[in-house]
Amino acid sequence: MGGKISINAGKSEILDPLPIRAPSYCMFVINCVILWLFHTIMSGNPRVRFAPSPTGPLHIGGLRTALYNYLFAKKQGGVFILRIEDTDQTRYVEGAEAYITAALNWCGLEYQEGPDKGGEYGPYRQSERSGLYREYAADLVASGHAYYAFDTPEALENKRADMKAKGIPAWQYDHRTRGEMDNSLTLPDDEVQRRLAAGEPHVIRIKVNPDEEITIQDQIRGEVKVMSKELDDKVLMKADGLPTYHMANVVDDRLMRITHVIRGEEWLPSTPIHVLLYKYLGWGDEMPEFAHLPLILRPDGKGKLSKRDGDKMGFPVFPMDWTDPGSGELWPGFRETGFYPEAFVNMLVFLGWNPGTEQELFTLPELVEAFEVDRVGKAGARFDYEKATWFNEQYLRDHSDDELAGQLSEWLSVQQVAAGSTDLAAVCRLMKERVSFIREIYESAMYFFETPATYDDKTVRKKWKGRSTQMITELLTVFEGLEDYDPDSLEAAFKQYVEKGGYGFGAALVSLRLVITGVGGGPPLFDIIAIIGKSETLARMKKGLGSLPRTETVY
RNA sequence: GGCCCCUUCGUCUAGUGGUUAGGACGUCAGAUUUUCAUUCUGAAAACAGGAGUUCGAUUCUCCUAGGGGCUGCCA
Repeated sequence: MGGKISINAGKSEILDPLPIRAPSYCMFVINCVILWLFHTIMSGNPRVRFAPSPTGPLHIGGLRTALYNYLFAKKQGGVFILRIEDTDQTRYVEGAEAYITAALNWCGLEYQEGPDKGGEYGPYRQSERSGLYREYAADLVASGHAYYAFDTPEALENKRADMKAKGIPAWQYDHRTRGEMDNSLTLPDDEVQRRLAAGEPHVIRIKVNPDEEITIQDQIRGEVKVMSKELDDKVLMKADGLPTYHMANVVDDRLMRITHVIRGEEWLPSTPIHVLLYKYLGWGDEMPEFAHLPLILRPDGKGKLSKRDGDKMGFPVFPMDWTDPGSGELWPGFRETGFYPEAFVNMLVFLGWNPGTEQELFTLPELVEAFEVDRVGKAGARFDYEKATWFNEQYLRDHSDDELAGQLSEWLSVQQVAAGSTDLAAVCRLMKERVSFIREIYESAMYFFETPATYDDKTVRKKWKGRSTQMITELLTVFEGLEDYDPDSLEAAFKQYVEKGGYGFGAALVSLRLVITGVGGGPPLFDIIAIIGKSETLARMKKGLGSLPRTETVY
């Protein structure tokens, strides 16, 4: 690397945070101490990055990767970095980056360095770093580890088709085939120079040395060995001058001093290429540690979870709502479905990791404390929406009635439902053990807010019979004369009436519940009546008598 | 096809060379509850298969099967 510093002065600034310029022995010693301190601090302070591509909304798999990176960094007192990998201009989606940062923010995954926060290793958008990659790619060509290739995409496609026709389905651009292709290895030097000077479209490919056994030390999978002769000469720089993932990733991870690469398992097959790149670039000794996370699978286990799956199976796969800027299509998010970010994160962390104890509910700080990469599993985890719901239920019940009332009030105003003078805290107290989401309080108990418009068919059929009409008629008088509308007084009055009239308590109660709420189940009825109040109660009884069929008195 | 990864109840998982293989979600049953729900109690439910190593394998090794990923000038 010494040679590199003099050649690439610009790069050396980034590469050597504390360049040693020792005019005296004293300065030398001081510098050594500083360097030692620096290394000590660095070795105890990992730097990890979450590096999504802004090609659409982040889905839960990506978010879990971010979460694990975050937890790992925080646990070790390290730095969590957001880097935007926007090197594919054709797939760039407007708003995707904003969505990514908003999603991280919603989940409480704060990063210390990123495109909108800056940091000493910026810029953090790859599209703003393109000059960097070109330099390193040129170095690679100069050192013989990469070469220019002029084969057009069409030519490659034809080649593949040809080979397939000849019974070779797995043709790849590699050490066996590069000699018959249109590149700087096969073309005479002057021809290559002429083409480059003429601006002929070309890519730069890595020249994989076929005689190596590459060993990846993976924190989750252990040792993974791959023979380099199986690898293909991956494109490093595309014809548009931008790097591919492989090139950009390795260069940036090095320049940003990334110590641990924690990413999805889909990257495991290309990790040998990355290892080779580190070596070819002269960074073999500074390679980060790798940890490849298991994938999140579809609930039916058929493949990894993709954005269409949620749609088909009726649950969100995105943290927040996303409207596709092209099609206008709306993709539902966990947030809008009613999930608390805490519950969402808690659910997510357990998809592939566990603390080894029986504790299931964790706050983010608790997760930071408990998280260990060693405890991340190897096998893909199927996403289970029922369990996700259960987590939300737990968090919902953890809130006080007043907190819940505030959330309900907010939701009601968004839905433009007038709560009037309804005691929302009381409603929440009665409903919190019966729902998984705030919205369900309204959805399953609209009767707190409005007079029932319809009456549940099944309940009417099964319970609205015998002396129901007569009973409600008589009860109307009883309730009209009642002054105290608290649950106890109501219940006492009701009991007294029921006993006197010889009604069955349970049956009578269901009939009353039906006219008051329109449904057959719910919280204790007299608590409901106490909340909706006298005039509304009487009105509903009258309406019920008018709307429901008259039942015959049967003995 | 090739390469790589993976495999404990339906699902998420704990676990150890000798365990009644533990927990959670879900399911079912019972109790409590004026209904629904909650809560409580209980039940059913797993080491993919085959060899080998070993006194003994769910645990270690190999093979097979199954699943997944990658195989783009996408990431």
